[in-house]
Order: sequence, then structure tokens, then C-alpha cells
Amino acid sequence: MADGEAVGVVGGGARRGRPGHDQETVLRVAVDLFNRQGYDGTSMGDLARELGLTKSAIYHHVPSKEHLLELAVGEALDALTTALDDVAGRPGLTAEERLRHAVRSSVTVLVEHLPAVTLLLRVHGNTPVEQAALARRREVDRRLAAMVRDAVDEGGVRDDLDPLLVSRLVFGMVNSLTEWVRRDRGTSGSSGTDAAALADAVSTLAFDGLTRGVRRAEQTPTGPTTGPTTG
Amino acid sequence: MADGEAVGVVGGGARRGRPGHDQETVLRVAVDLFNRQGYDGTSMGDLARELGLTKSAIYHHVPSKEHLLELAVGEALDALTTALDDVAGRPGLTAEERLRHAVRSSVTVLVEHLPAVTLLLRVHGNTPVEQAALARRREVDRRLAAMVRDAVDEGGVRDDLDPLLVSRLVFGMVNSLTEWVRRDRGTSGSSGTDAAALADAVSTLAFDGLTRGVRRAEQTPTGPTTGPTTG
DNA sequence: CCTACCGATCGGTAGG
DNA sequence: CCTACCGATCGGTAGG
Repeated sequence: MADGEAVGVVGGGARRGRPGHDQETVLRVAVDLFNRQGYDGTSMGDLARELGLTKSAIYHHVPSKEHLLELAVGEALDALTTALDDVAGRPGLTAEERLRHAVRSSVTVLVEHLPAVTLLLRVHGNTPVEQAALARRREVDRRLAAMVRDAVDEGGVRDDLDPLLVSRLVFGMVNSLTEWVRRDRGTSGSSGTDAAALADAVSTLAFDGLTRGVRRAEQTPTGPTTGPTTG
Repeated sequence: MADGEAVGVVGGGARRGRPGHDQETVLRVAVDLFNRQGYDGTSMGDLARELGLTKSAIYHHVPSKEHLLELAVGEALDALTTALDDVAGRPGLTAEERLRHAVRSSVTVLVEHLPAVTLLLRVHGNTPVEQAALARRREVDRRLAAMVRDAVDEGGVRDDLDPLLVSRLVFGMVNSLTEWVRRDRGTSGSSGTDAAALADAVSTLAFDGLTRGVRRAEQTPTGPTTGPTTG
């Protein structure tokens, strides 16, 4: 990936005569570039060079640059929305437990869809496509804020700080993972372990803080180690 | 600021015959645009329109678009570095107290230099100027991580989580403030109150977590309400 | 000669 | 999937 080298295309082993670019490959390489250089800072020429083909050839696979953005942010928003639906659909959980699940699910989704979520979090709203993405993202934020409010009302979460502020800070911390988490080299589809450990750490820090000493036993939610998103 | 309206230039009251654009005004308007649309997503034509003058006239005040970026990220990095120097220069503080000050200082600097810090946090490294900014930013991150390690070694901060991870999460939470904090309308130079309240909230959440009940008296550091940066 | 700009256009490159 | 291009716009500069 270093110098002027075009990326290997088919992940597996045997490579066909033609490079075999499909939309998924173009999308993956494009999103990586968008995240490295910024969406506006990435030209279709950059993408062509990275793919090892001409600019025009890209348009055989995708109709426009912005469609690539749309696909990626759609993936991220679908995953986040589904995760929240899962949490909301659990019967018999307290509001605090649902919030804990939401934090863990957010981390898991972020790690499993890292490039897409990273791109989503950097959208500016410069075009209708970006504005639509921001609208869906605000809806996710609203649902997360509501879960914090519910947990405060229920009594499990501190009420000396504004719930909206708490929601912004906690999920701001979660979202900041995109700044440094790296994708695991894609042996296959197993990214679960790292994500779970990270989710634990984030959850611990968010709920218990970084001050030493006050550790609590009721840290683990009802569903113990099974991931709330994929489960 | 809504439609095609050019921004008011001289903040005060009496306006001179000529618009009186100086470099500072150009910089302020430019950084606001960069943060709204992205640096690469903002053309010098956009900036000219917002300033109410021609593109060419901008180059009477600034040598290039990138110089505007350089000035802004320099302001942010200088402020962050100075704040860390201040904290490091305090004698007789425990490592935990220094860390608390660092968290509060970071919030204060972020609020007081909000546009500059926001821009800094979005730099990609596409040019030598951006790469230099990233290098300075990494140095700041290293110093913050070292403060967390010291606090862990000292015993005041939990040691069941990786100090580097804790540092990233806590200052990721701090940095996420740029996503939603709005500058106060600039009556004069008084932005202290809001920043202090926000610093309190962030510090409380970071050190004590959001779980109800375990509130601690030793929350306030040695220097109680005087801001560590400006003091 | 200075300042604070303007209308027009430069050489290159963007997405398509 | 390429060569050959387009309308437009990019950051920056010309003379006045």
C-alpha cells in the first residue's frame, strides 16, 4: 500500500486475468481513500490510480463519486439503526441496562463497520446526499439521548449532569474510536474479539470513570458476553 | 449569515467607508467556512462571496489558501501546548491532579479556540503543512498519554485499563466537544463561564463515570475554580 | 508612490 | 476497460 503500488484486488488467493474489479472493491478502496484524504480531497483520479485502472473505467462500476459516499454512509446508518432497534426490542431490561447495551452495540458497530462509520462522522452536509445522511444521524443521536434520559429518570444514572450533555460526551467518546482504531487484517469475518474487549473498556470507563477504587459488581448487564448486535 | 448575505466585517459599531478587511477578519471567516464545508470543500470563491469581495482581493491579505489553514492550526497547537506547559510547570501537584488540570485545560482551550481546534482535529495530512500540524498534534497526544500513565503509576487512576487506551478515550471525549459546542456571541472577551461549567461536567464524567451514587468529595483539584490555562 | 481593491484571465485539473 | 475529450471550476495572478 506504500508507494505507487496498486492495491491487490481479489482478497483470496488466485487472481483472474482481468483485475476483476466489482462495485464492492471500488467502494472499499474509495472509502479508505476518502477517510485518508477526506472526501473532497480525493479525486476520481486518485481512486483510479489506487485501483490500477483509468478514471473512466470507474464509471463502469459506479455512477458517480457521490454514490460511493451514499453507499458507505448508508451502510453505517443501517447498522447503527439496526443495533438500536435490537436494544429497544429487548423486553424486561431496565433503562440503565438498555443504555449499557447501546454503548456496547455502538462500539461493536463502529469496529465492524469502521470505514463506513468513520466516513459518516465526517460528513459536512455540502450536498443533498450528505444532508440526508446528517438527518438520519441526528435521529440516531436523538434515540441515544432518549436512552440516557430514561436511565436518569429511572434512577440508575447520575442526575446532576444534563442528560443531553451526558449523551453527547459518552457517545462522543465512542465515536472518537474512529480516530485511532485500525481494522484487523481481514483473515476472514472474525472481528468479534477485539470489538468486545474495546466495548468492555469503553463501557467501564463511561459508567465507572477513571478514578481508582470504586469498582462495582453489577457491571455486567443481563446478557453477559454475547454481543448485543449480532446476537 | 443565511442566504447570499455578506458577513458584517468590523464587529464593533461604527463602520469605516472601506470594508476594512484585515487578515484577521479573512482568517476568522475562512476558518468558519472551512469548518462548515471542510477545507477542501471550500473554494476561495466561496470565501470571497462570504467576505463580500472578489477572490483576487483576498490575496491582498493572505498569500494562499493553505496559509489560512496554517495560521489556524498554529493557533490551536500553540494554545494546547501552552496549556500543557502550564500544567507541567506546577510544582507540588500529584500526577492525578495534573491530569485533572490537563482535562480541564483542554476543554478550556477547545472552547476558547473552538474554530481553530475544530479545524486542527480534521486535518488529514494531505500536504506538508498538514503533516507538520499532525506531527505537533501527535506530540500533544503523547504528553497527555504520559500524564495518564503517571497518574496510573502513582495509584490515583485505575490500572485495569491500558493507560494509552484511557488517554485516547478521555481526550477523545474532550475533542468530541467540537462536534456540537457553539461559540458564544462575542459580546467581548468573556467566554470563561460556559467553558468552566463544561470543563466541570467533562471532568466529573471522566473521573467518576455516569453511574449514580458514588460521588466523591475530593473531586475538586488543588487550584479550585481558577482556570488553569489563563491563570 | 501607497492602500485597497476590480474585471479578466492564467495554467491545470475536477467529475463525468 | 481505454483514449480522447467536455463544461466548469479550481487556486492564484496579470495589468490598472
